[in-house]
Amino acid sequence: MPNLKLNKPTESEMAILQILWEEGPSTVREVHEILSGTKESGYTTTLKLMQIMHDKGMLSRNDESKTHIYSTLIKKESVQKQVVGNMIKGLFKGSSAKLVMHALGNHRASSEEISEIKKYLDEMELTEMTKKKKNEKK
Amino acid sequence: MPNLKLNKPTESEMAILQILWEEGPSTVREVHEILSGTKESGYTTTLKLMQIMHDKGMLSRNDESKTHIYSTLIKKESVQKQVVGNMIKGLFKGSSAKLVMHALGNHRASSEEISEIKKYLDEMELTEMTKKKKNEKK
DNA sequence: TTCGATGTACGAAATCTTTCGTAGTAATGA
DNA sequence: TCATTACTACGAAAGATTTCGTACATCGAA
Repeated sequence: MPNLKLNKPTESEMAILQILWEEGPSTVREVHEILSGTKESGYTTTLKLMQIMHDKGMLSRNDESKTHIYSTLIKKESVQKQVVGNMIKGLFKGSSAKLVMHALGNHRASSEEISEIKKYLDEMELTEMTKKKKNEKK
Repeated sequence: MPNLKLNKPTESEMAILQILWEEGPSTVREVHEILSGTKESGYTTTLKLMQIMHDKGMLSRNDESKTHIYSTLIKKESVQKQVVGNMIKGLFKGSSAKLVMHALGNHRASSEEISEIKKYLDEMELTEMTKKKKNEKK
């Protein structure tokens, strides 16, 4: 039976989750193949890892055919949110702006992306203003 | 003698580094006190952790007086860079813009911060344009 | 049908991290 | 001086994570 408590994924588990997010439902072999690109390790290691993740309730699997197909049950968004949140809290003193500028400074974005971000910021400012107006009216 | 290879800090090590970045050079007692705010654990645990970090070359210490004073040897910036980089690569498909919008979406920034970011983006666009011009001239 | 390739299951070793107990030492004050 | 307190040092247990070997099942081709 699946373990109830949903612990933070370990590092190896993260690697596997990322592959499944990217590739969609996959077999152990497929995941292992990709993993091998980055990291030396045996097939049964990947297998065991994915079995453990399944036990923990992180992955579901379809075992109708001999070769099982695994899918992630963890939402990418929730992990993103958690990781980004921790980072802002721990490494950037709670300032998302600090993180943002750090990220942009070290990982140059294309000019399309830059204008997309600016548009996004404009929207944020707008909704901020309307909120203020509403409050003033009260 | 200090260990040469500089491995990625573990989670407990990160907690200690963050305290030292925040507080500056500190004694084990001081670090432990702060740590205790968040997390139950004995004094000697913190001591041992910091001794290990010292062995690994992550921390330096002044042991002129009986009570040693530890300082971090790891640059906050380098860890920020590393962590942000991994995150962009692994969780945001290499797009810093994705991370940026995610961060802003979940951790609202003040309007001062927003305009600071916009200024920053303008500058980025400018340097981007001058670069292009130079290339055209060639 | 037999062999080899490809799977799963799973125990247990190896490794890494965290935690703590105990021993010993210097400083402090009664 | 002697007890108490606050330290460091460090081995070793406890816990967590990762790795792998081995056993066994299934499938398909010779």
